[in-house]
Amino acid sequence: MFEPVRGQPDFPALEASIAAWWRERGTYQQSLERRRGAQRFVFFEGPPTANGMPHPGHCLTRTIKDLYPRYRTMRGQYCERKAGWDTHGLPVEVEVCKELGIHSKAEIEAYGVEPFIHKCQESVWRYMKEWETLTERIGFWIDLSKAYVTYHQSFVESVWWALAELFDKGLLYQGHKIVWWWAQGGTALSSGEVGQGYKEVADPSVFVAFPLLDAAGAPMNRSLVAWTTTPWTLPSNQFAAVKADLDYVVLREAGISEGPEYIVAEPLSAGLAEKLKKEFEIIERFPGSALVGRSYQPPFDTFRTPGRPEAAALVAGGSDAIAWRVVAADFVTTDSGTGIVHIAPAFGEVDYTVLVAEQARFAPGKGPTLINAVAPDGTFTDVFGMGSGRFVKECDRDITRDLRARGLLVHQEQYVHDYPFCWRADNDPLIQYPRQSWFIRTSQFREQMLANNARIDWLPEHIKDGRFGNFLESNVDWALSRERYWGTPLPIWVCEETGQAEAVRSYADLLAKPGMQGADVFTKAKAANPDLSDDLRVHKPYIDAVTYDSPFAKASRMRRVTEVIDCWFDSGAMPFAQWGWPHQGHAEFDAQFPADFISEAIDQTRGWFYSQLAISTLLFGDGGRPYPHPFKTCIVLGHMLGEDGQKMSKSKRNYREPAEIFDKFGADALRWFFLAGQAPWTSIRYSERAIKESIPEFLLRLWNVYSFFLIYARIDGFDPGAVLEEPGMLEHTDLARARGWRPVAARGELDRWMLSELNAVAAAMTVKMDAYDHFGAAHQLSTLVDAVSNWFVRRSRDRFWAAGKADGGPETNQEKLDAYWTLYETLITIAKLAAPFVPFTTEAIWRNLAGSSFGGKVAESVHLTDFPTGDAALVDHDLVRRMAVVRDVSSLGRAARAAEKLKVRQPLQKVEVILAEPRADDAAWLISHADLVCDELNVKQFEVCADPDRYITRQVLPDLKKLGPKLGKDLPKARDALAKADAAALLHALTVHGRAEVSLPGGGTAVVDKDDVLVRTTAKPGWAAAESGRAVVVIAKDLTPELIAEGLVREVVHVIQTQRKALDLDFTDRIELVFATESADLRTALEQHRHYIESETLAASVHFGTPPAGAEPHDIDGHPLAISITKS
RNA sequence: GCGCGCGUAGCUCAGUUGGUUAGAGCGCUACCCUGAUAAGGUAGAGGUCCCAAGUUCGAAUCUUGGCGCGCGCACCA
Repeated sequence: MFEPVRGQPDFPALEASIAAWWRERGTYQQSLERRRGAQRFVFFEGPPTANGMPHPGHCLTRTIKDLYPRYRTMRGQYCERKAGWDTHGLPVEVEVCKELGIHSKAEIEAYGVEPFIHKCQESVWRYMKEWETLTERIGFWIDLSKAYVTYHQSFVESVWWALAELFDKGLLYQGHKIVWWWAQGGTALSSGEVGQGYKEVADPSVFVAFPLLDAAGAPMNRSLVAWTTTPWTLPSNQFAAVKADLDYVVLREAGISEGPEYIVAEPLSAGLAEKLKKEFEIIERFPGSALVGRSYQPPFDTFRTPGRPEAAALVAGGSDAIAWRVVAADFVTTDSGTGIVHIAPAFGEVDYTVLVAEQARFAPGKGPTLINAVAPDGTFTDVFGMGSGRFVKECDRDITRDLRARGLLVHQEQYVHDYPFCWRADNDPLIQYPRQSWFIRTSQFREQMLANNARIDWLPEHIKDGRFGNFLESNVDWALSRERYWGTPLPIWVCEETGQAEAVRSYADLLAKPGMQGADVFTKAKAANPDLSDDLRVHKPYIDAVTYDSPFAKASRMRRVTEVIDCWFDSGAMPFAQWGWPHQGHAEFDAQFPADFISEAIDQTRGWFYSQLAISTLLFGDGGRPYPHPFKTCIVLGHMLGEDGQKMSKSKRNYREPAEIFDKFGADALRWFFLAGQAPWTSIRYSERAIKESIPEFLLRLWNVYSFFLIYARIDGFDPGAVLEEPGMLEHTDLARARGWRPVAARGELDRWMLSELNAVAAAMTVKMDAYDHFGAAHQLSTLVDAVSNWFVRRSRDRFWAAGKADGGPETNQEKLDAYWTLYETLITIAKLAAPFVPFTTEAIWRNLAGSSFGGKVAESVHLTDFPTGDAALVDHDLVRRMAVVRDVSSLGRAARAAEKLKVRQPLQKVEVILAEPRADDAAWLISHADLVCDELNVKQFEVCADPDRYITRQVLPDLKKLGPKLGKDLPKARDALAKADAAALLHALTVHGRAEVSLPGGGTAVVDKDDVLVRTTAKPGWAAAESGRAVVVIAKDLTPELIAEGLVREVVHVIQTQRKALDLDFTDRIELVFATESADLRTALEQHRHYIESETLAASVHFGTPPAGAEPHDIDGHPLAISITKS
């Protein structure tokens, strides 16, 4: 027997008990066990950072990540779900620094790298509990106990293997490049990290005069005007660049013959004049090429000795000034500035290329060397005394002031632009800085990455060629190394003497190196502190202590480089590193690569999506592994925004903690909100109201049907377990074995209709879910539940309330039993269909409907059943269509009434329907359902109209979709012709001949087939009618005295029922009624229908007279009535 | 600046390869039900489909150009 349930379920409490039960029963493990050996569905968990709090956005990701594996498992696939945690990197270090109250690298070193690393490792798990709680609470089934962790030795060693592969192939190299440099943190950042830190800021924008030098090396009155937004780079100026084929002009303030002369690009001269609010005259004009080679005086003599420029020999013969000379460069544009570009090779990528090109012109060793007045910590060195020891950006003001004092500042203003800051310390501006750094040659694999990408199924599709494709197109080499502490150490050991390097693939390889020393540093530390994690042996500082004999030079040692790597490489390596492959885990890797499905939010395009694709393409691209890898399908989720449509942020408090949502509304409500609310890639606005509303919209509606079923099943003794010995999976064929079960064909029409809808929806949902369209599938499901609740249950009430039992005993009412079986099968099937979406609620329903009745004979969890794919044999398409017509007719009838202000309580004589597409059998079918329609619409009589022309006009319309291609430009004419034609004659011709000829206005004819036209039926004015595409419904609005009387009575009954409720009467309580009215009509009506009133209101007696004082006066359609109600 | 996405009812969003009367949920109004009941149901009102031009017999849908919002990119010296 089923357990009773509350009508008002407490979903959060229900979910908590289900979650506990899953844990206790190991239901997830069971679901895997059931599919062992089946075709795999491979899922990769993109590792969340274990060092931050989860927010509602993570709930979305985790819901999607749960949905498809659950679905595929129910569909028969084996889907292991291995959790993972991202544990390395800057976020962790920054957090630890905050805790220690320190910021700079020097402070970390002073604190000690060893204790710092320990702190990092401890800090990683700070929010672990929150994450695990969230994961379980939202119903994300994933194996947390076997989670991969990026700092674990096995993971690190896999990454080492990957890096060694790249190194051996020459794809991992050290380069001297201009990188985005986080000075306070002392490390370079990858383009991905830089991209996350752009902020709009106002920087000083200065126009600076670079006086040209005369032959003697003395500054002239004529200056180049250069523009920069980074004044602090001026002390390191090395060249000035112009565009050779661009026109330059010499400007002088009008009317001041001795005034200073400024050289700027001609197209920008007017702009400069405007800024300076001065009138200039052009005193000379020449192409940029005329300036090339000229020497100038740099703004600061940081690196220069004043006087005649120092020159050196060129490769091509002759000589040239080494620096502070005008060069030609193509990248000079007239978009902004002056057309003269200040070149400081230390602080700009293009600037650096100028230096490299210049160096090539000079004899080896004679050319310009890089000049740089800034130390790695972002402060000026002593060579620039004015700013020595101060952070460069803080010196902008002093530099500008100094330039002005020396008459070199032409103009100054504020310039608003986006500038990168450190993504983890967002008050630290990044600077471009020359640095030795390790790079992966990803740009060499651009084509392969694009080819791989082309085979991936992206959802939404535009990611492929849009955002992600573009990102790949503009690929630059991956700046891999970080001069930091908490990360995977770069496994490269360098010969002290020769500088030659080699990569190490595993810790064991390292220990086996000849002359290995230093491994004992960790052993000793461990002995002193037994709690020390063994995984730290492959981390700084311990790993740095390990050295070995150089194979490159005798008596020389190999020492590890100091860097760790970008933590994005860790996560990108997870497809193999999660198994420790290739050092171990071969079977797992072979079976679990590539992934069928991954999903993360859009911000991972440049993050995890890219790091995975890049690493996989570089490592496995040539290995004959067919693209795509390492993932085949990727759902890119939109970002979740706060309540105000802005980015979620803790400081704005525009969202709630997930735990709060779960406690208030429950996980299923949130899941349904995510899955059914919008396409997953639209950016979704956090809305407490919307989450709340997702409960009545789906969960509560389903629950109400379920609860309705339970109430009556218990009353009538319907218990499948008592009549079915082998329940199997409670599929249709299983239920067929039950005693008292009748084949669907033998059941009533409503039952056949319900099962048709059920199976049609199951089939449609399967198609959609296979195509990763859960949004569409959820819509189907929602419509189905609506059909059960609002049509099947409503129209079946009579059967459930009819006399007799449903227990298979002698009192059994077979039609009632049919209704139970139909509703039971429907609910059981819906539980399965909805299980991947709302796993908790469906589990509760399953455990009662299946578990309570069958005990251990049936799967104990809905998640251990097969997903219903729909039985086509049970779908009666004609019936589905016709039932839709009945529902439509009912709606139209109500609409017609509403238009005439004839409330449903007022009975009417007749309703007539005209079908737009007259199919003889549909009409007959409809007529046979007259009772149903009469009941729904409260009318006495229902007919399919015999004389439609009385009420409606028919119009023959072209089916544009079909005729358009046929007729082309003649279409409008044909449409006019059809509109003017005699519809009846036309229809006749079409019916008889299957085609008709219409003459077009302006000559010519067109032949239309029966299938080329549609018939629109329109109600004639003057009738109480409503129309849809399917039918016109006309109601008789004339009221007879009898009908009016009935209407009055129903009105009175309604008033009494409302009173009963107001009096808080139980629905079994009987009452005494006393009426008093001065209206003879009303009194007559009431007396006439006394019996009806008694039965409807459970009145033991009805009297007319003087009701006791306090009886409420009512107005019944204009008739006064006082009613007294007393409990018998 | 370049790129991607979005712009549809008061709100949140659907809208399939261009096709006739552009939909849903919520909210609102009216009504119904009162044996699922602090629920449930039905109907109605509400739309310059951001603007403009173009392609087409026909555009919410395709093209181009604007405007607005979000995001991404980065030689902005």
